[in-house]
Amino acid sequence: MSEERSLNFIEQIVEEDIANGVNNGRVLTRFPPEPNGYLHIGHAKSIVLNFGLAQKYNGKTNLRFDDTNPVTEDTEYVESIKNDIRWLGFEWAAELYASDYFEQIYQFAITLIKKGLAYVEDATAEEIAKHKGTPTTPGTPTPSRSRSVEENLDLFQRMRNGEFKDGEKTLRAKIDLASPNMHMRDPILYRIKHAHHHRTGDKWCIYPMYDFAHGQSDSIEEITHSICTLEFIPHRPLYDWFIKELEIFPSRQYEFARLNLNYTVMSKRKLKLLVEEGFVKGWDDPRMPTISGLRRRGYTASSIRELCERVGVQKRDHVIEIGLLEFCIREELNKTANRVMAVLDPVKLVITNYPDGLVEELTADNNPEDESAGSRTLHFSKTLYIEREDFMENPTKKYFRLGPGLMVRLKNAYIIKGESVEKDADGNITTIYATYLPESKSGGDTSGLTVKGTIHWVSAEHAAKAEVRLYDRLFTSENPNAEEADFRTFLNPDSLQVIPEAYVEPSLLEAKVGDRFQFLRKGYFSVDPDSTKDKIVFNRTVTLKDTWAKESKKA
RNA sequence: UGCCCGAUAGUAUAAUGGUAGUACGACAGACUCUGACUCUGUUUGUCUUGGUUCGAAUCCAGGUCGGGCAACCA
Repeated sequence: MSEERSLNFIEQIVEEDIANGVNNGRVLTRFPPEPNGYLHIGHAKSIVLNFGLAQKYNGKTNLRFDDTNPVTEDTEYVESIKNDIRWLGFEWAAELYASDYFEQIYQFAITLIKKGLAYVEDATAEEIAKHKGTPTTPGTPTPSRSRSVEENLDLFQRMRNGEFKDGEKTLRAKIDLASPNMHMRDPILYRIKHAHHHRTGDKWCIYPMYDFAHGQSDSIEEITHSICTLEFIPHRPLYDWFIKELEIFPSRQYEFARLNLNYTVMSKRKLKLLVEEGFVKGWDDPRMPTISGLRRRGYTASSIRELCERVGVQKRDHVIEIGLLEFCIREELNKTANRVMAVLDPVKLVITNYPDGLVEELTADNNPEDESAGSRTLHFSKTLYIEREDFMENPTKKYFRLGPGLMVRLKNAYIIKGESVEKDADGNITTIYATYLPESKSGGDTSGLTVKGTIHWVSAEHAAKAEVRLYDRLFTSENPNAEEADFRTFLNPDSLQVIPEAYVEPSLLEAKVGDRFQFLRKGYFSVDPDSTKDKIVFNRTVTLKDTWAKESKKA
């Protein structure tokens, strides 16, 4: 299937470059995160693209941390990023840091100063902004712009020496204050930050801006294809200007549209806010679109890769429906997840004509989609739990489940017929009474009856208890970013529903963290790391498709 | 009213001057010891106006609409 897939525009460029002998056919990409947050599914698209390109064209991919802003960065993020990339199934050729190049980048700045192409600026941020003009009016030079090379050299050295306070001076490129491209209007190259860096410690008090570090880092590593997102298109002329003036390796930048998903947000800043303000329980909260969140939720790396492949690579903005991600994980788990029975909202069912005290052992297939998954033994007895929603006292005409006089199949067991109910003072059903057909046993059914519905159950005496966490979309708005109000006002108050005591097959007590199951008719679930010896916790990864829910909503 | 990028069914994606296809979704049906899976069928699309051409989603020009750019963030 994928071999028939047509080339995306970046693959086309790479193939042309190889055909034309550009860089002797060498392909070296890089994935360049800033260690200031956890990776999300949007990063997965970039990872799959960059690493995938290298794999496909016999190249390599570097992992380079763009750590040029010491105040936002942390080693915790470095570790999580490395962990997430590996989990997604990729390994980098080299682990590198922009901060490794600080001395070299400093020398690049000296080179520009000596060429009369950079100057030390005295103006404040506000003054610089004012002098920059607007997109429709050209900027005007500040007095600093006319400094001599010698003075600039001296001042820049003194910036490095720590003689100035934060914000007191900057180094700017001297390009074109009238450029229609705002990024070419003498952009800032260096700023003063007396801050501790997660790798270089207190060695530096001046740090290069992203624009003066990213492209140069690519050149230093001799990256052939530097792939980034659309918003950096207007930066490209600046990078090309540096390449020309510094006479360094000409990495070429190509831009693609970032991945957006509906009903969530994809900015690290916003995700960080959700974590810090306690709207979620951490970066790996299963409701988060982070790699770690999706992993904990039960998503597989291959399902995330599959989404990235299906979405493709192009230059137009898009918003992917969350349903496509859900399709990807269902498609995989349908083939691989063992089926088990779990009753999430239990009601007691007594089979009045079943012998007291009898326990039968029944056989159940683990996965109808995979014969090699084998089978397991189930215990059946007189008193069971079934799902409350699988009984209706006054059933509608298309209701294929249990009700007074209605027959259903208990999965892997018998056909039963609803007889009567017992209620509490509030009118809630506390017990359902039914009779069973002894000759309808699964595997040896001689009853000749066919029933429309099959429901799941667990034996009351044998059931184990488990905590089950049901997740729904994090936001109520399809695009919280596009709304007028703050994105946090669209948080879904029902995004997490905890069921403290669901009844599950006892075999599940042996499940390990990360194991995935299909709870028959309820969805795919995986074991959460919060599980202990005494209490196992399941996360609902995704529901099964539910045409009945849709049907009943219509009515 | 500057510069840059983009526009194909509801969503996403293909067709690279030669039959507008695919996936997800929706709808209808078949099957079913999961109202799942699987299978079948249906529906809906080239932003607009001109031009080039035997032929345009594709090339050109104007327009419209959407997005980005004026951080000592990346």
